[in-house]
Amino acid sequence: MTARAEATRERLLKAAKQLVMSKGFAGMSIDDVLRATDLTKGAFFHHFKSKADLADQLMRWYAENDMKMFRTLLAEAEAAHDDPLDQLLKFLTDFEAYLCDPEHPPRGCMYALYTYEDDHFENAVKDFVAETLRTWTAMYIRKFQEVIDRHPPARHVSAKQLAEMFVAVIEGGLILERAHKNPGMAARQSEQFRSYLELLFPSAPRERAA
Amino acid sequence: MTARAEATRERLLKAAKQLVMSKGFAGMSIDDVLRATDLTKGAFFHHFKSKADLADQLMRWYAENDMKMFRTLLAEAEAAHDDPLDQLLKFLTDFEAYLCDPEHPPRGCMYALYTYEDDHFENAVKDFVAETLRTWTAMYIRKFQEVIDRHPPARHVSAKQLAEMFVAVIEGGLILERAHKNPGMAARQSEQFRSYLELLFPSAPRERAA
DNA sequence: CTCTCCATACAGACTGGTCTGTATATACTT
DNA sequence: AAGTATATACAGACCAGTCTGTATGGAGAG
Repeated sequence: MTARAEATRERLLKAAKQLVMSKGFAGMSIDDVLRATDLTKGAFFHHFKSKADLADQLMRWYAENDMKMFRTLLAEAEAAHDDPLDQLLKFLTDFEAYLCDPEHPPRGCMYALYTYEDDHFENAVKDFVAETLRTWTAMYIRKFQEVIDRHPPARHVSAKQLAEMFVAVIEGGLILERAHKNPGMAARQSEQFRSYLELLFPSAPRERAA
Repeated sequence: MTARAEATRERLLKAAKQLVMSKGFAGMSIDDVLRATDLTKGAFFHHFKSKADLADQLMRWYAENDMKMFRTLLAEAEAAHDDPLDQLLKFLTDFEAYLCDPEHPPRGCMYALYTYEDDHFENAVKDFVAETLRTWTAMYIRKFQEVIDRHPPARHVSAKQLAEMFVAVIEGGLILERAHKNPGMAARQSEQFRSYLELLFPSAPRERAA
């Protein structure tokens, strides 16, 4: 694949992402994507062998970018602090900043979207979404476990519960954000979640207050 | 509208609800609904003047049933306890039971679904969804305010924040539930939220422990 | 009580248009 | 020249919505 072809593929994927986020996958037609990119059927079917294939590739592409971003945020947080709780709280605040950044306006989560259109996707795609969410969650579980090991929680709680709650809170926040056309609601949910963590782990070091 | 006609209308709405929940609105065709109900175009267009009209009526019908359920749960909780926190906790546990009830299998929330298909709906419908969510949230805000007034929270928090967090947690839980095909994840989120509440309001009466 | 008449409720063929996907031609690159 | 990348034209399925027609139930007249 030449550089030009790769660029075309990206253009198609980017446009598809935007459209999917606002109309859903079934609601988006291939022609919509072509209109948005000023390309034609030939280009599309050269890169994707069907609309279902687009669904698949789009999700993989999205997940890859998404995951990269999260890993970066986490790595930065780990570099900045020693204590896992400090790391986590920095990660959360950085993530909140990202959520509020007007640079990234297609607010919403494509996993959630695919999940709500279920029947239209092949099992491979659905499994991939589930798998990705699992990986995502696992990342948080590891970190929460470190926190729990270091700081006795004020109330019995498992790393898995906390990890899942964080994912849920963000997904839910994004829905509220969309429904109310009120950017920032997802970030507020993350804040609220931090509040919960601070109650759970009162013995944490004060370094992060600085 | 005769009783028979009303029954037909309900049949159409029920089938549409099921289908929408599994394929999304754009992904569902009118013919899908007709196949599911063994009715015909004539019947459909007698009751709905267009597919958009179905979207509208379906949402209103759904919201009505939904709201009725929540109001009932809340009323029961208020009848069972004097303390607002006890009422709230009972409401949450009852709601968790409902979420786990295999009788109600179309897991998911239609507000979330509509939200993620945005562009396909008229403003009237979108506004209605936002309005309904607002009403829903307002119900919780009132109750949380009573709790805060009675029990000093361990950490500053507003009733609105808590209400929105609950809605977010449930919406997010439903997404996880769908993605992982794991019923019960939404209920577990509600549990986790209760855990937060119990940390927030440690001075609560012990009545609820009984 | 019963016959007539009409509104309501539904059936199902049909239309115009949109959708995905294919076939083929053309341009670019090396 | 050869393979890759994109354009264009088109086939055929499907979809929302329309139109004409039919069954049914109830109100009013006799």
